[in-house]
Amino acid sequence: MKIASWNVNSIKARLPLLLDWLAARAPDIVCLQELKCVAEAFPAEAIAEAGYTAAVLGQKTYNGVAILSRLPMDVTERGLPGLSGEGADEARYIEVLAEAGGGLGVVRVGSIYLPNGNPAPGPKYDKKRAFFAALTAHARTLLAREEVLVLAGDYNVIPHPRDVHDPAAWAEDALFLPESRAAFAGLVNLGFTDAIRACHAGGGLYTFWDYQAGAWPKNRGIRIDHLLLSPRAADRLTGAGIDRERRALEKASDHVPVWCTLGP
DNA sequence: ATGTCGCGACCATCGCGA
Repeated sequence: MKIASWNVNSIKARLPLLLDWLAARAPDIVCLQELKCVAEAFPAEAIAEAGYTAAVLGQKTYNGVAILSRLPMDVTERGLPGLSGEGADEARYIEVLAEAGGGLGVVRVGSIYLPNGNPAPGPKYDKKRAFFAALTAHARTLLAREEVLVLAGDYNVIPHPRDVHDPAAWAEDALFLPESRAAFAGLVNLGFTDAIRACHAGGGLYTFWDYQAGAWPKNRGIRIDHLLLSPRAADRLTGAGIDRERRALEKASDHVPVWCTLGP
């Protein structure tokens, strides 16, 4: 089965490209981020016609996450458990249990839109820090269940210098600060596998290119969209990739889809 | 050197977030 994640930067603006991509790449489960719309306005009918049911946590103008599935699923969380204070009401986490069948059984999937955190330091970075703390605690709880688990989304963290075109240019950015990278590493080190890294070595693997300053034509990208696999999911990992060609299309999102495949 | 997009709002340019 194929599990993907895509920050679409407005579901309404991206619907034609989303439907085109679903038909072309046929993922079984898709984590979406930055819907920028309320649940009532989510284009559930068009997505149903493509063969997917949708679990949606919406928000007006900002944020918004969803999980699309061709398999039966139940929502297990709307919002990140344990998150309180500033930003706790933002739509940044939704989680489901999906029935994969075959040799895979039940799969738990979380769709994550982690706060950007800029400018750092400041209240926005504090929000990123708090989200990481709650996510790490929740992930620890989930790992104890020993399920096939995939936590996928826009983590807004560049894990390593090889994941950015120009590390020096990003040195002061909240996405690449040592504290941000340490928080991401701390989460991964609970026992997760970074699916893209497990399948591909080397640098130049990017998932985001800014709309500004010709970032795409100059290939000034960063890798911030990640699929984190529990040990039982990692045991089944058969492939992973980045649908980079989607960045070249008219009306493209600034992020491209990332995906992994799990065998039976 | 510069270069963007999407949303929503005092409705048509601007502030915000990214």
